[in-house]
Amino acid sequence: MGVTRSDLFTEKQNEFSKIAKVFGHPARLAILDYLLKSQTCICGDLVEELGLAQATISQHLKELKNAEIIKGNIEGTSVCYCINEEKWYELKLVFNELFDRYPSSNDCC
Amino acid sequence: MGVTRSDLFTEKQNEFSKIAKVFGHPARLAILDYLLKSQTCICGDLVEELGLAQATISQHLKELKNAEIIKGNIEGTSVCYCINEEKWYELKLVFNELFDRYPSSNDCC
DNA sequence: CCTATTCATCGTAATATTGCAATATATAAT
DNA sequence: ATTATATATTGCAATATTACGATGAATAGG
Repeated sequence: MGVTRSDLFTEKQNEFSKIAKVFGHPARLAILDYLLKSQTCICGDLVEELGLAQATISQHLKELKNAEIIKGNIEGTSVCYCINEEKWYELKLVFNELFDRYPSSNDCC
Repeated sequence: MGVTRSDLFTEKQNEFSKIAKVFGHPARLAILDYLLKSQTCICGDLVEELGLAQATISQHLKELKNAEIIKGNIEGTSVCYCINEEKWYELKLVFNELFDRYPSSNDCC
């Protein structure tokens, strides 16, 4: 009980849901917003910017990195994060693929 | 502890994450896949189709309905679900709006 | 070597999500 | 009215997520 039954669904459904879940937290969106906006790629400024504890930010960054949505680069004692452009374009395609499968117009709703 | 700090984020970030979260479960994607594919709008066939318990399907349908991604129509003893076309197009726009904010090319990653 | 800085990780508490059996509700058919 | 069918809701148990303090690891600068 309580465990997502991944075995019941397609690879695609499982993969897509995993990505969508990463976008499913406002802190991670805030991080992406910041990275999209900032010229330079920002590291720990996110901590003051967002108002969450450093450990929490680090955790969210990790999830974004696991999903390959962002990349991190060590620069001395700090880490420089930025959006993974290739993945970003890929995600755009993947989401469009979903939303372009328009619902068949029907008469019952 | 453990509560998402919605107060720290923008309305937009909170709203978007809420929608993304709905797409963040494979069962809900499977339901959408089925509704997108089926000519008629399907009701409880989802239960046999997906292999989850009826109560579980019902719960996922509720979340999709709360997010206004699908609509339900009572037809006798059964309920006919289908995708909310207007919302669907709106979601397409909202997601594109995000992905069209291309990352500024940078030199550190 | 010592210290400060930056970030990651660990441990843990609070809360949310998932899944299901059991039960409730509502309509249809007899 | 009674029964059958379809869906929703309730009440849990299992698991996942979120947040944070404390601690660890790595580097820069003295």
